[in-house]
Amino acid sequence: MTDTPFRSWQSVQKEVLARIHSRRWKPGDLIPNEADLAQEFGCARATVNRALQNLADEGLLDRRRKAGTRVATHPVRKATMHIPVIRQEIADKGQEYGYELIRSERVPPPARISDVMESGRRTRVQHIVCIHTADGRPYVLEDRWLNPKWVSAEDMSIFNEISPNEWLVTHVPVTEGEIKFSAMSASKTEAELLSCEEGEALFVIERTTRNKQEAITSVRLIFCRGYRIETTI
Amino acid sequence: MTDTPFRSWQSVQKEVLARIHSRRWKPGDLIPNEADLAQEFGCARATVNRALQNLADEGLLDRRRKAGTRVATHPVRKATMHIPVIRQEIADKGQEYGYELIRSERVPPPARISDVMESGRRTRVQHIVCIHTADGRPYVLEDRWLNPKWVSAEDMSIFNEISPNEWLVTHVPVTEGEIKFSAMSASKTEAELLSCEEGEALFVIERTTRNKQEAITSVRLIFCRGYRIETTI
DNA sequence: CTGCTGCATATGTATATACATAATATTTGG
DNA sequence: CCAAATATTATGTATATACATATGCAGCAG
Repeated sequence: MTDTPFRSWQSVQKEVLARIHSRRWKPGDLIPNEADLAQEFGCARATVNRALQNLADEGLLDRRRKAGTRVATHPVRKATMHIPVIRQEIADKGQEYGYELIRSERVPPPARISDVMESGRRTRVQHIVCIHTADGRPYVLEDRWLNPKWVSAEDMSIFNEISPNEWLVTHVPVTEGEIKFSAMSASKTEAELLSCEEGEALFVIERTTRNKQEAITSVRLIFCRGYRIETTI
Repeated sequence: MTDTPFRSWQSVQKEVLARIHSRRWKPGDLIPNEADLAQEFGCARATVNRALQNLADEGLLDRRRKAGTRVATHPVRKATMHIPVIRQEIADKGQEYGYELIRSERVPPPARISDVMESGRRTRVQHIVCIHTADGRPYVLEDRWLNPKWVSAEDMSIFNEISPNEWLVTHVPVTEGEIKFSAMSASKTEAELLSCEEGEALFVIERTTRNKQEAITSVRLIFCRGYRIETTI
């Protein structure tokens, strides 16, 4: 029993975590209800609620009304990945960021793109290819399809100077989207642009963003060899 | 102006999101303070606080005491990925899960492992290789190093039946760890075990879990070709 | 024995109030 | 005029209270 009262929801959370880690409360176990814990910890139920709710958000607890709160049986289900803002990621490593526009043209999209854009295959879509470098070395190849409805022809010229990603975040509203992580073998052109061997395994992030169902842009980021993304749990 | 009062923090959050998406509040903009919003929405400040705090957690708002709340300039910074519990992931797709232990032996670890385990290179570590199948086809190759301190010799025999992952989550306390996503080319043995071509690009998840600094296990999951992990934002 | 109904209970949330904390803005002392 | 002390302000959090909502479970009707 703890006789010192817990003054903050963080301290309550810490104590709950300690009990899980010490296996006093094991995966699958039902833990005492909020009211009891509040009494034991000498704080208000709202404080316990805040602590437990937060742990549930992180996937460490499972909570259901009436059924109570249980220690999650599969605690490591979620991981919050920080999607890199490329310029910043490179700057953070103390390297010099560089950007080069390789191609920008309005062309009929491949099926893969017209499907997500929900535009016919005849409607031309802006296709932009550019590369981000770190200390002059290729870092990531950006292959982007952009719905022209969201970017005027005049705006397009800005991509000679700044990357579409940076411009888009501050100029178009995004409501939803998907992100996919995968691996692919470098094609001949990709290998050339990223200065790696053809067929080499590269890490890929694909992202489609929409505004109320309508696709704004779909981008494939092909990273240089050895790139990886990581997080702590 | 809205005359209907907002009754829940979710509805407040929705309204705030709508204002961000409609660009009434643009990235970088300072939004009204909690007290003013509470009055406008006809609810308590605590309700507005809950809504805004939640949006800040998701990375859509930046909040600082005294300075106020701003719309984040780089809104898509975080993505919560659901790390698959393999058996379940396969079952969810309606496929039949299979498991096979390929190797389990206590051997001196390679440098890569003794480093994270912080055990000398002489201390033997349990090395387990196993494969998970979906409808009989190789799905993911699990290559795991396990600190013997956390698993007794008798326990090891259980891995003939169930995968180390499933056993560990319910039997060993985890306090922290890292997850890395990357890509690699299949080696000859990997290609054989996963029935793919040698050199093919495969998606890899590496995970090290610890209990108070001390490494419990370090695992590399090498997925079959074409595998990808995705999430919505 | 089966299926429906309703009660008990645990979490979910809204509210007013009060105070804590961080950080900017202002005033004051040198 | 600059720097240190102080006031102001926005968010952060704790509390008691009240009610909402989901749902497990017991008891009842068929």
